[in-house]
Amino acid sequence: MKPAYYVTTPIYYVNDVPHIGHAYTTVAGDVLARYKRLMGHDVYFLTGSDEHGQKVEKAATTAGETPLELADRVVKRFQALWERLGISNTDFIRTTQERHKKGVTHIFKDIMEKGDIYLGEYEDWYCTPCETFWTETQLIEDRCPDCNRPVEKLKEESYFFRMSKYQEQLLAHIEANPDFIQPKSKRNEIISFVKEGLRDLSVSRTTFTWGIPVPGNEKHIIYVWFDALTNYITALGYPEATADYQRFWPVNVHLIGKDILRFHAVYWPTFLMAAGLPLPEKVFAHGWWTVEGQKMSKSLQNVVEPNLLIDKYGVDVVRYFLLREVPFGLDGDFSHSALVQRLNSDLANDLGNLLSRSTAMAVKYFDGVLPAPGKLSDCDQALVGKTAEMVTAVDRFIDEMAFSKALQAIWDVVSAGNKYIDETAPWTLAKDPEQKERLATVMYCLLESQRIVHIILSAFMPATTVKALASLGFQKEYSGKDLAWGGLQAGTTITKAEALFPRMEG
RNA sequence: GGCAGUGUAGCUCAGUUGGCUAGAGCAAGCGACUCAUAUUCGCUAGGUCCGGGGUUCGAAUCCCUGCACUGCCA
Repeated sequence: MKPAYYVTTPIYYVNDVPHIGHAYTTVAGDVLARYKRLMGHDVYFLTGSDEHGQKVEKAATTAGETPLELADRVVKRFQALWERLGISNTDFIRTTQERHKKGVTHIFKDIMEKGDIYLGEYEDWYCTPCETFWTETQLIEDRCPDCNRPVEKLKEESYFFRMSKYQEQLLAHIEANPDFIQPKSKRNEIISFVKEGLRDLSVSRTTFTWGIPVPGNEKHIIYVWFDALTNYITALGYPEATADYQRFWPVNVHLIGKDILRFHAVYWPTFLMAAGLPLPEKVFAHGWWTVEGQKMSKSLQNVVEPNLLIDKYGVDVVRYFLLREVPFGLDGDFSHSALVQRLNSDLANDLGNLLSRSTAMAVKYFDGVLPAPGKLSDCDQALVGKTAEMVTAVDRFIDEMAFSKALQAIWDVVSAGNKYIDETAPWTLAKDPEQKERLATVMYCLLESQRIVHIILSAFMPATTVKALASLGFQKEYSGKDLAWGGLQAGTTITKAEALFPRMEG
């Protein structure tokens, strides 16, 4: 039986406009999903939308529509973007779907019955204009820290989750599982946060109605994060013990942005503990993108619209840039000049040109019919070896979520290919009929190495792989087994590749 | 204010348990080739490894201190 692999992105809030940050997480998830599928895993790749809450309710009212109408309208923007980005998700969950509401209601009720959700009172300082609650300590000179206006003490009935009860259990789990929260810097932050003490968490609101009601007390709406986080199991069919649920839970990795780490590394695991369910294997918080050196913000109007990037540069260029430019987990800067630099240098000059010069020679020297290799020389063996090492290295880097390093490892082979041509100088061999067999061997090694490169690159740049393999005459369905040397058959038709990535003016 | 972390070539960064002349990619300069998307290949960086002090035969790597920046919490 195939091993199972479950990867998720957060569900995106329908009140947001899709930007580069959403695309980043989702592309990363897609690379994992495609890579694991390639390696023979049975993959469940989940993304979706978070559609409840006060902001959506309000935005809908302003727009003169129902919240669901708004969600229906906006969710299409996300789905259309994922389609364009080549995202291969197996499911798309919306928190307004019945399957989700059913599961949330169930787990809430279950925890309540076990005694870890109780009715209490929420007492805090409320700033009416900002519609925000503040704790005593957050106030600045007894005024709202945001607008500096006076606040009033407000008491509200609320359900609480007994999060404090799980402090030690959570801490023990984090310490026993060094990879549970990544990267390490974020893990440290969570450890110190938990050590400072967990308070019980308010998990219901009465100030709005757009959400899932608390079972048995409908004037309370379940807190949006409790609602949203549960998507990771409701998508699999929870509370039913469906085949998917049994196969895929616990999840291999939740990919998230660093801004929502606490919800995933503290709230969610303790909810699961209370419900008696297994914890995620890994929560990985990636960094933020700045844009041309500045923080992305609506007021600066510098929000990068992924659709425009795709229009301008192409899907695979965008996917490549996002994962290559910055180590996953660190912040990075998006700029057009950096993207064009990557495009010209890595994609056009190195990768694209290598295929183009290689296939051109195969056509020129062998009429496009791949010759069988003869005996391999040391330098051929070196290329074979490098290619094989790369496959091993990529596997390791992918498991570490080190996408950038995985791509660098692949580029080591691309670079080795370019050097190999220089060392073997096929144009010289071609002038001497006696060297025909040597030339055949060189051409074979050169093209075979690239076949493997492009198959492994299918996780990152699926559209490019299709083109590259077509010109290499490798048209069959492929899998991880095809990452082994020797897949290209003599006699295969090689056609000169079009420029995979035309250069652009910077 | 508390805790954690960062500061290495023009830029982005690697530098394991302290040890040969401190590395990579990109950018820049020079040279070579011509199969290729004017692409590729080779050579060239003499950088106070943030400042100061200390430990050591020896520190970018350990300790102390100062400065700058970042994150989490308050």
